[in-house]
Amino acid sequence: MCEAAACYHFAPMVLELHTRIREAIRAAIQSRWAIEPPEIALNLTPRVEMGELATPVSFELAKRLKKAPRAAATELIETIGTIPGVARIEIAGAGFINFYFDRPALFRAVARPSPEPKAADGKIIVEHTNINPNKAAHIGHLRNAALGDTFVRVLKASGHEVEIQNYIDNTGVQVADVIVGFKYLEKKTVDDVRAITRDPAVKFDYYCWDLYARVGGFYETGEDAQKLRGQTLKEIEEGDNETAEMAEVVAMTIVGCHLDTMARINVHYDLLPRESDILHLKFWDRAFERLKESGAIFFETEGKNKGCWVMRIDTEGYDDDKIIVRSNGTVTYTGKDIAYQLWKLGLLDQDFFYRRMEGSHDVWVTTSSGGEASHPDFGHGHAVYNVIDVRQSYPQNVVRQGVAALGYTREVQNSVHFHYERVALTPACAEELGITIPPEDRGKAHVEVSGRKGQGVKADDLIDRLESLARKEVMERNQELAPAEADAIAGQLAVGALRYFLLKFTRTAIIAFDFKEALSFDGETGPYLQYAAVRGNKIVRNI
RNA sequence: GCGCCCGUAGCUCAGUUGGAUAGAGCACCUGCCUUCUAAGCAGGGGGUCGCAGGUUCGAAUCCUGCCGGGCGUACCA
Repeated sequence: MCEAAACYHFAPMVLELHTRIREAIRAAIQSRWAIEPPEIALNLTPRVEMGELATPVSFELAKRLKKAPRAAATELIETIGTIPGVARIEIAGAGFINFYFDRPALFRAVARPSPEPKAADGKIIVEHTNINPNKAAHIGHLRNAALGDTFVRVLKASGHEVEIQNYIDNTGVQVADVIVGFKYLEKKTVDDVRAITRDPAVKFDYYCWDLYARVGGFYETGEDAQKLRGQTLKEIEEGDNETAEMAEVVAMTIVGCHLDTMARINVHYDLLPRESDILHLKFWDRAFERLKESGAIFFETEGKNKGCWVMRIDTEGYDDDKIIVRSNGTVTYTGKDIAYQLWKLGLLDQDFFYRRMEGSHDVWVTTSSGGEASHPDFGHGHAVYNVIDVRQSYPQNVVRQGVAALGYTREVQNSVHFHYERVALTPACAEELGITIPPEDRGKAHVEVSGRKGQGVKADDLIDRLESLARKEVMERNQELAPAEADAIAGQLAVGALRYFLLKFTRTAIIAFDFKEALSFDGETGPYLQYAAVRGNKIVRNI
């Protein structure tokens, strides 16, 4: 139990000790045998009674020196002598060398912790969340935000300058779909839509969630419906018309909902770059020109992609050309993302205008004109991390290839697709939500749900459930607690439970979401860690 | 077809980049609230690391070939 506290307080000293031990081994090898030392691996021992750290370096030495591993280890220990901070060094097993820390010395060192290391390698931009602003956030988006935000915290804790961006794809097909719903299914004007956004009885992102699902059905009614989609998208991209105005209202209202949702789990952003501004400020036009000049993209005159600007893909496993500009002249997300990526890396000699987000959110938003004269210095990151679902690996590679084609090979190496797998549902969980599962899927570990059909777990619903569960538990265990205090604790527990649940799996594993497991406060969970941290701190304080 | 990911205890997952007896949580069994500590602790049973070869002092980990599952290969992102 003390380990949580111990790690926190002793980490700098222990790291220093690692380095000292490595150096001592290296120096000993050089002085004794006059050979270039191999990589010195330091591992934890199987049991702490065997010392804190161990190295298998004698096996490598045995090979090079044609000696028995134990003999090499004996000679090495002899040569090392003593290391400050290490009480004793012993040989173990077939030739492992075990190091026993001088624990009293470590305790004394805690009294004067070493200063925070500061890395000075430029700003790191982390882009995460990036939810299509056309419906409520769902459980998968929470995984993205939890991963991204935790990554940011790790970077900051290790001394990096970080800028958090949440990209707003407000001119994409998905927004167009909801606008089609408002305009053609519900026959609503911009003012009608505005009225809905102001109606306190309506949760606007939930409203659009359902509407979006209905539009999916509408498209299946025929080609005319499909045409409305293309036309709507075009109107949104062009701007200066009622459709674009409606898209602006819808998208920005939903962005507000998303920010509210993410604030509930303590996730915040520095800047919301908007796709519409990339278009209106002609970032795309500039990138387009340069892509054409460099020959990275070309105009297709025949075949199925006739009339499109396409990129020839050099990623293995992908044979077809990738369409960057559609035959009707609209730009794909991938195209706009190339321009955005160039801007993030400081490779575009253009900049946005910036204003503060309206309402209660402390965040900056890009804009196409005006803005505030004084604003933080955004963009031109030394490295860029894009936290995006693994299914978007292909378009992400296209973006990288586009940037590389303009000659920015170093920058491409500093552009990372921080990919992760999606969140699916267990069949039991899906049935619990009233989603009908095809019989052949019943036995599967997880089932995919379709946002297009309005299926899935909404983020706010999940957080609500967690909070009420936590409140119940807190009140049961601490009956003397004031209601306000109980609520505060319940909130922290709910957030801890959720964030830990979303992080405890490897990034590349699909999470099979299940209410029972996510809502559990027992065992390996966030609440357990919170409890451990509180108790650990108490111990340190008592010492 | 091609590319990527996954396969470890009944279930859900770790496994520190090739190291010592493969570990946690859940579930099951035993014991513990006069304690800094019970959202917890101590202990127990439970394994063909998908299969087969190979590399070497040593392989869950690296290589090759299979088997099973998923994803991608859109004028969606």
